[in-house]
Amino acid sequence: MISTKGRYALRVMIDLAEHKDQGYVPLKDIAERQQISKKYLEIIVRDLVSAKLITGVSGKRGGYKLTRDPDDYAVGEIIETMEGSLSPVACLACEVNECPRQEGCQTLPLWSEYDTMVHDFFYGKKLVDLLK
Amino acid sequence: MISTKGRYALRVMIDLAEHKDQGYVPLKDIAERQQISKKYLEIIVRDLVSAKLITGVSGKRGGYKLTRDPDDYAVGEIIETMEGSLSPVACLACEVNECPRQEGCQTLPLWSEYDTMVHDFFYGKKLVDLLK
DNA sequence: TTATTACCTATTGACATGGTAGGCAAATAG
DNA sequence: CTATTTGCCTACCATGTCAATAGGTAATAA
Repeated sequence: MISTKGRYALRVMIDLAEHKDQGYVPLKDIAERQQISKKYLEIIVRDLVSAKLITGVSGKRGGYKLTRDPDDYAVGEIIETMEGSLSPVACLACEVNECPRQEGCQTLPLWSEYDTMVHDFFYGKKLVDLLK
Repeated sequence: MISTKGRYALRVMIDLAEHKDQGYVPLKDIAERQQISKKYLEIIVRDLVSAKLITGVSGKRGGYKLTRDPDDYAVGEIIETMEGSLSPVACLACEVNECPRQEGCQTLPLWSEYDTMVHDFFYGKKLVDLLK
């Protein structure tokens, strides 16, 4: 299951993409439009900022904006930023599979195939594809 | 992420499929072969039994066995039995989507497409496909 | 009748989820 | 220079899930 963090983050990114002509967009506006608690969104945008997907500026006329063009964001990288990893099983989430059962594991091929499918799906979708 | 319950359940089902000629298979044997705590497996097989995917018989020469042929189980139904739902987001997990934002939700089509893809993947795979 | 096996209830510690609360720091409009 | 706006930071909390463990009772066959 994709948690609220991942889903809200995607909605924030869409909102920023739709208002990218308006300079820095205050979180208050996003929270109101998206009907999400501003306090909770603070946690989410903090992660988006530290992943350099967006930038923030304090003070009057401050807010957030995208660091790239909307067609330059894969949906997968936004979700992975929030959820940690798209992998369906722990043994595929790390770089190296350390599972002692991996040779002869009868379920590993299934998880690998699934992993690839999910990865390709979310990295094939771009932020710009979600704009109306 | 697929939890250990779903993954272990799949391995139990595979184990039962591979030993389906030996009548009822005791959980002790499965636990030893699969290197999983028997106590923990008890929780898992209980769910499999109540979903009627397997049956159990007590006493000497008792154990568990499949209720159908291995080509008659979709991997998806095994996982869904343990995990509850394969749906990526809460609003798609129930029969009726009750989300007030669903009209005009810009992310819903993405989740729907993903949901369908995952569902088709896991229901396309059969238990027999996982046997060596 | 005894060993074997399933089946039942309860408990645990660790962690994740989905938030809330309050205050400090930076920047700018006036 | 000051007031206001806005981001940013730390801490806290209630609830639930995960991954087990523990100890017992009931059924069954040799």
